[in-house]
Amino acid sequence: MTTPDSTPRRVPEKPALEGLEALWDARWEAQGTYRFDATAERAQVYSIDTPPPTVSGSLHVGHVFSYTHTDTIARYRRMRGRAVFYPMGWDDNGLPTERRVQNFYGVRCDPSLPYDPAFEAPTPVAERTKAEQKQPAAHISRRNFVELCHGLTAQDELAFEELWRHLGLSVDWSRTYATIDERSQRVAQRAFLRNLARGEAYQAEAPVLWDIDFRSAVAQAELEDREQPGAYHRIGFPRPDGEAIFIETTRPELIPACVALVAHPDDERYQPLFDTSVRTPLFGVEVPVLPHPLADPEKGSGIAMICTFGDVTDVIWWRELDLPTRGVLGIDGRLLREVPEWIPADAAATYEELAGKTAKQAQARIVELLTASGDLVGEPRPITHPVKFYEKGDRPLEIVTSRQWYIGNGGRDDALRDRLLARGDELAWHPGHMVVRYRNWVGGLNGDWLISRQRFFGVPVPVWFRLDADGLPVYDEPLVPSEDRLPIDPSTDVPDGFDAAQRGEPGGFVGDPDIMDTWATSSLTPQIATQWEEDPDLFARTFPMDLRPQAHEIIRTWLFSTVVRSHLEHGQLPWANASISGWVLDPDRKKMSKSKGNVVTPMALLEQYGSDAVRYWAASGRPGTDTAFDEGQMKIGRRLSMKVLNASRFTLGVGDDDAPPVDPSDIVAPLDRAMLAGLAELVDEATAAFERYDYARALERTETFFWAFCDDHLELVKPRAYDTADPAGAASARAALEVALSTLLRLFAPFLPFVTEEVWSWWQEGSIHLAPWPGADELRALAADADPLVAVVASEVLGEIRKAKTAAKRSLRAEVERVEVVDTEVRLAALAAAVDDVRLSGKVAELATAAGEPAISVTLAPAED
RNA sequence: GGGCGAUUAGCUCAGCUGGUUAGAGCGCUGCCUUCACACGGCAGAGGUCGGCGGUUCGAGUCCGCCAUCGCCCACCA
Repeated sequence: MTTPDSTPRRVPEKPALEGLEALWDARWEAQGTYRFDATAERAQVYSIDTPPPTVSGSLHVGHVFSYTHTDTIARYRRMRGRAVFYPMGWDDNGLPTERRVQNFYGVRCDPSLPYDPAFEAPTPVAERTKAEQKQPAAHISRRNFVELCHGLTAQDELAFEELWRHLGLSVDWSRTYATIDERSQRVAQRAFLRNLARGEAYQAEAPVLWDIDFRSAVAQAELEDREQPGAYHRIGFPRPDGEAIFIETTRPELIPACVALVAHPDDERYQPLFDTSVRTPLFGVEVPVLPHPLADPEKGSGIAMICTFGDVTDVIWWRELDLPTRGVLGIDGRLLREVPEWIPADAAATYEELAGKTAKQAQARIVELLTASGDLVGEPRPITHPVKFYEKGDRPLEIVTSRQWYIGNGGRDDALRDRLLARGDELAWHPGHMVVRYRNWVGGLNGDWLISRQRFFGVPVPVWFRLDADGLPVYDEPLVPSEDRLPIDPSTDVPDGFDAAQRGEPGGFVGDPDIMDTWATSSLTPQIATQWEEDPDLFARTFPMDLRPQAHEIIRTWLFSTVVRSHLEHGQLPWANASISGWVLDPDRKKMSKSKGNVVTPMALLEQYGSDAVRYWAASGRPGTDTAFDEGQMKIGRRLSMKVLNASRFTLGVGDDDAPPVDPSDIVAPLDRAMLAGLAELVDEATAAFERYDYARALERTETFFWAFCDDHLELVKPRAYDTADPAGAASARAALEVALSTLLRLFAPFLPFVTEEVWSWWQEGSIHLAPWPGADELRALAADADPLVAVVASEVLGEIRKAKTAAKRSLRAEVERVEVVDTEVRLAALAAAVDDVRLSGKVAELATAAGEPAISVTLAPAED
């Protein structure tokens, strides 16, 4: 807090914000300011599970917003003396990258093609001629495709790092990872193999939600409902006696997949029919009529057709009523080309009318057929209803039966569900109400976590299957590699005890063709970042981590899946705290998104307003609260940054160059001590706010104090600080100003890292970001029990004097003849302690006081012409 | 259908465990070219704190109901 005599002051004549980002980023990098001290004890470490941003696009203001929140917390903890472990990851694994590479290079992955070692990255589509752009996409092998993915993400990651550095994230850039890099693949495969060994991971042949465009299974967490137009078709199912039962369906094309009709057990209309049978129209397949409580008497005609599978309710009925599987939709979303065996021979021709058609085409055709046969009653009745989509998909999901990998997540195991719910309660959420989203999600799970995907760019499922004498895979006993072989790719690597020539041969083996879902890897970011099983020393010092910062919409995916993996592998939470950021909204309160075409590029904002100013806007958004994108707040942030520069220049420049250096022991004036007493209260408040992860409040309180400090305290002490006739008073003023400046800069440092570092460098050694967080006790010692009321009353009286001058349209330098303050004894006593400062600052000739009903009168001196 | 959050000046938001005339910034109006700051300073106008009840000596602050907005979840016949 003291000024070392050896440090010369270097206060610039005309300080500026321009260029601070590049200057300080380079020095922080050169000096290793944010390097993690890997020798620190666990209790001293603060480790952060940074969200790895998806690299398949560009960063937007929402990223700037939430990453700034985390950075303020990292900087606060660092100043509190913690060794902050703050790595950066890149999420380059998975479908988004595949899509970006497909579009960027105009290529398609064809896993049946052999690897071409001579293949070179094609000219990006955007740089091609019009004629070239019309060429069809080139088909390339899986390995060539994966290489293109790696190359493009590497470029993107450089651009991301540049933005983060410009924004001033105090990340340790020597510790980065990518979710597709070798280390991440090892962690993902190792964790999977351990899940498998413990029976937590398993395969099952079961109905899955299937995206027909991506040709891949989709997990519950990746679903979203979209309102879609549809129509109820009223269709008769004939009973043996010839009378028809009418159902209403939106999916008439699934009639060939019908396995039963279902009604509510209490529904008197249908009770007599239970356990009788009906025949499907057109196809004449006999199906039973069954009771089930899930059937809603209010919906449609109150009796439903169960198909395998039209929707997830069908899956429940199918499972609980033990119905046969009669799937007709293929993985391409078209009706199977072969006539299914359960269709009677005399209906085969009817089925062939539909074979090979998409669901939509088949629906149109079957409606014609039903109309012709008279089974369709009346016109289809249009409705709008929610339909499940893959969140990244364009067409409704279908349900097909296939073999997939799952990890138990409590969706089918109440005991595990309860333990995971307890983990959610164990975690400290900021803000606290976010735990509700976790409880909602875990409580509502209806199946295990489907982790396999039929895609290319991802971590392969690390198993092979033996082929029997007929060349069919033996799924029950997967062949697994030893952990020291990881990572492996079963499509090129060979299981122990086999040789490459046996691949695909009867008695040989075959690799599992699937990759794991992105979340199956990113659910392990704590283990990846802390180098689980790879660097036991680092792991012991950093895991479980202290903080998971993230946005609220991925609580159900990223946060939950990370808790699942850590619970299963380590039997504990992966982190102690979760801080949840809100979204950046348009001024019209909609979530900002690229598709709406309203995204401003972050770099342009940083350059226009300065990084500190943009950070100020971001840090003003309270934890968990959606915040409007507001350039006005950035202007205010810029003004604040400028004020910090100028007020600091004044504070450090008071007095002539020959004036003796000041020392905190010089602080004797009551007003100076009162100011420091108020500052101590601010430090307490800001510290308490940061301890509860409320960075926004810490900023707001500091900012309020700082403006009052500039407007009132600086003005009140300015004359005394320059007063050569009062060396003790001047020294007190200057010493107190310096203490206050040092304190305020450190309180601002987490928010405005560039301008505070710049000012700090004018007269202090080392980085402000490694300086200790201010302590209220030291300030109280310097304040020596001073009453903060002194500063309050002095500011109020000065304010009244200013008001009188403004009202008279006079300059603030105008002379005042007389001021009379009537107030309580207590407040007058406080004023008396600073009366000379008030008189000098207000240019008041005579200041009189009297006890009584509070009032202040100001008499200006006559204006000189 | 269930849940969470929000609703305070024209705009963006504070107001922490209930306590004197409800705050800030932007915008608006006026003034001041003050020796840190014109990327400035000082001041002013502007609000029945979404509505209705309730608890309390006292409610923007606690409770209930309602309304509007946003989000999350839900089995979509």
